[in-house]
Amino acid sequence: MSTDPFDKASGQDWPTAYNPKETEDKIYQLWMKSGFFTPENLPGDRPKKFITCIAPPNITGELHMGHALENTLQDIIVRMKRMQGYKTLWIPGTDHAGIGAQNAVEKQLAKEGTSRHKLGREKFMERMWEWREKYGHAILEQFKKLGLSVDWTRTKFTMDLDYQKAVEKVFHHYHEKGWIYKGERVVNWCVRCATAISDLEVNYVPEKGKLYYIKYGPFALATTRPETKLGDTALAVHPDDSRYKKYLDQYLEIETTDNETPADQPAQIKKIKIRVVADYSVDPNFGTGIIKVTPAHDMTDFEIGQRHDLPSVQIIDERGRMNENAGSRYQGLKVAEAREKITADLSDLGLIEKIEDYEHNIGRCDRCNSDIEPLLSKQWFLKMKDLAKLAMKAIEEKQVRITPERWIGPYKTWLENIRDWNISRQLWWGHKIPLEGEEDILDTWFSSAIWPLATLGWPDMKNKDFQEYYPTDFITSDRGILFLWQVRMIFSGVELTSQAPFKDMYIHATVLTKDGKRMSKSLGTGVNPLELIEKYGTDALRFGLATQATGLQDIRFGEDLLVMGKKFANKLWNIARYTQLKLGEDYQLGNTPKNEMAGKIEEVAKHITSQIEGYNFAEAANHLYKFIWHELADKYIEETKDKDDQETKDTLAYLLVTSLKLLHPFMPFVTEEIYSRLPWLKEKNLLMIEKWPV
RNA sequence: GGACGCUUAGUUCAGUGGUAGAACGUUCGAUUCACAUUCGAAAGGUCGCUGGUUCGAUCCCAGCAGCGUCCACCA
Repeated sequence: MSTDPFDKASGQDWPTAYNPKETEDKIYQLWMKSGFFTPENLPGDRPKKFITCIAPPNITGELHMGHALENTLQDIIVRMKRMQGYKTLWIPGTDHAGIGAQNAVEKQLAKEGTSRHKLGREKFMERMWEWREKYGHAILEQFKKLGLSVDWTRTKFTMDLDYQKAVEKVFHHYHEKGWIYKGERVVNWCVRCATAISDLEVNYVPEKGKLYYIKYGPFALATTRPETKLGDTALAVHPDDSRYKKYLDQYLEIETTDNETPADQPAQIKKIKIRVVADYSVDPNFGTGIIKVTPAHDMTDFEIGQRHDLPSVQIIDERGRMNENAGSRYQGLKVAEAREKITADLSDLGLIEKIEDYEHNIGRCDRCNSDIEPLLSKQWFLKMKDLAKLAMKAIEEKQVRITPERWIGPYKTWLENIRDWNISRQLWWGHKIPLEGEEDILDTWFSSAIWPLATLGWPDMKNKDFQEYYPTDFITSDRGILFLWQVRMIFSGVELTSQAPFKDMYIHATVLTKDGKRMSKSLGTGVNPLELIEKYGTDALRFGLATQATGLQDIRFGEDLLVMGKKFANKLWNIARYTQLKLGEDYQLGNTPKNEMAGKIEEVAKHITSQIEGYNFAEAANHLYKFIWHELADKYIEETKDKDDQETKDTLAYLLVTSLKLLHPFMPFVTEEIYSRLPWLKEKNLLMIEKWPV
């Protein structure tokens, strides 16, 4: 039916517009079927290897722009390396995401009018595994939409049986070294999640509160949390503060509210004795320069307590309510209620000097946004001193190279100020602490920390994969998890295998909204990459992101980029279509041309290669765009339209094929599709394994 | 409080020690010839502010301002 000469020349239907929807899934299936994502299946002798480490997405996750950017960049490098003749391996997988996944299922249960406690542990765990079956692989399916060339035969989950064994091995390793201990410390306690969380999982948000000046014997002191006064075991001042020198190490008698007066009766005075200690952590310029010390409910106060051997009195329980130590008058009240009640009592007793408006930072749970209650709690800790040294050395000796280099500073600063890692969580979903009689779960990052090892068969160091593919060459991620994940992978790798788990670590840009705000589903500022793929095609998304990925500047995401990408894919399609017509049905590929245009594209190829190797994705993408559109299409094709000689044809063919190869890492689908349509290429492979033109 | 990054056309961003570029948008023109997801052309910027170095600064240095991010968390 078609009389289109293009169809005739190419031997197949070749519409005037590129249609990603008809191409992408089909091409991905072709790649899967080829087996070339698995390094052992790659043709030829490949002495050089290139292994990349993925950031496994959470099973709670949905593809977001960060994933799209991160994995696109990684895929660009992997695809180029594969074409350069490297034996390439990139393992996909998912993370069980302890607290995040548990919260997701708990939310679901709440909708059903039940809870994990009502279900019981066993039933709840069944629900967790159901969740993981249903949603766990959904995000990996979405990675296929992105065109990622990952080895699906090696897909890993952080709670696979072998992975669990690896985690246990790590725990025992540290335990035997004496680096793991159980200690009572003030930890960040999420009242809603009912678990301790790490410092890194606390977000501090500014909030308008009050600063209460409370009379304490001979002086007044300022606090934002009058209710914690029930747990005070000392007062503290700066050692050099002359105002309070005469009170140092004295026990002062002060008047306060009697916490045993029944709640329905007016407040009454009680006299207590309290010690004044000198501590350098006190800022003499805050408030009146004297502070109350509540070792059980404040990190700093806990440390002061340790230094001065102060008792700790816990007055708030794990549900965020005042406990028996708070006295019968306040017991059972929520923290906020207790604050109100005690303020009223103090006021009635004339013990409040003044109340000021005060803006300060309140800790919130990163996962559920509830207030954090610092609580004294028994937790497992991992000593960080030696591990931090290893991580420091790895960077200083360039076992791991960080790009851009400006991240070296924050990396070191973090290690210099590191505290022991609280590795226990009061959750049900995750890796159990592998000791007799222990009920707690390990922090999800404890298992993430060994991802590059465990995915390659560690702790079996004789394992073929481990032998051949460890350590990996390259990892890229967002700066947001530099400390949560990257640093921990580095010291884990060095400690457990004597080798850093990757050689190059690239911190990529963060995708922001057009207004420069963080993209977040909960804020409603997120953009769904799948919808963009639906609208513009994967290649357009990938190319659009790549053209903005400078590594220095965050990306303010607008769809303009994708419009450009989509047009470019179509332009390429039509350049190929034109070339096909020009060459005609009977074209036989001649010699590789040696002329100006051939020279030019060879220069382009060199430039692109070095730019990708230096992680200048934007420069590489833009340069390619400019050459293909404005040199090849606008100039060369226009100028040779009336020519019909063999050299012109050979040059066109050469330019097209070389362009397809160079563009393949950025736009894998359209390039592969076009490549498959060129009948004059004999003995061709899939483009994804053709030889890189440098 | 500490650190880092950014500030260039209407918008999103490149870029260079010798008075600036792209994409998208806008305006005008073209159309049986690969592509209207096109082609040609145009308009549009005292390169955040103030000083300094320099023959010369958008680019180097200092200070300031605004925006953003990370770390700390001061009660």
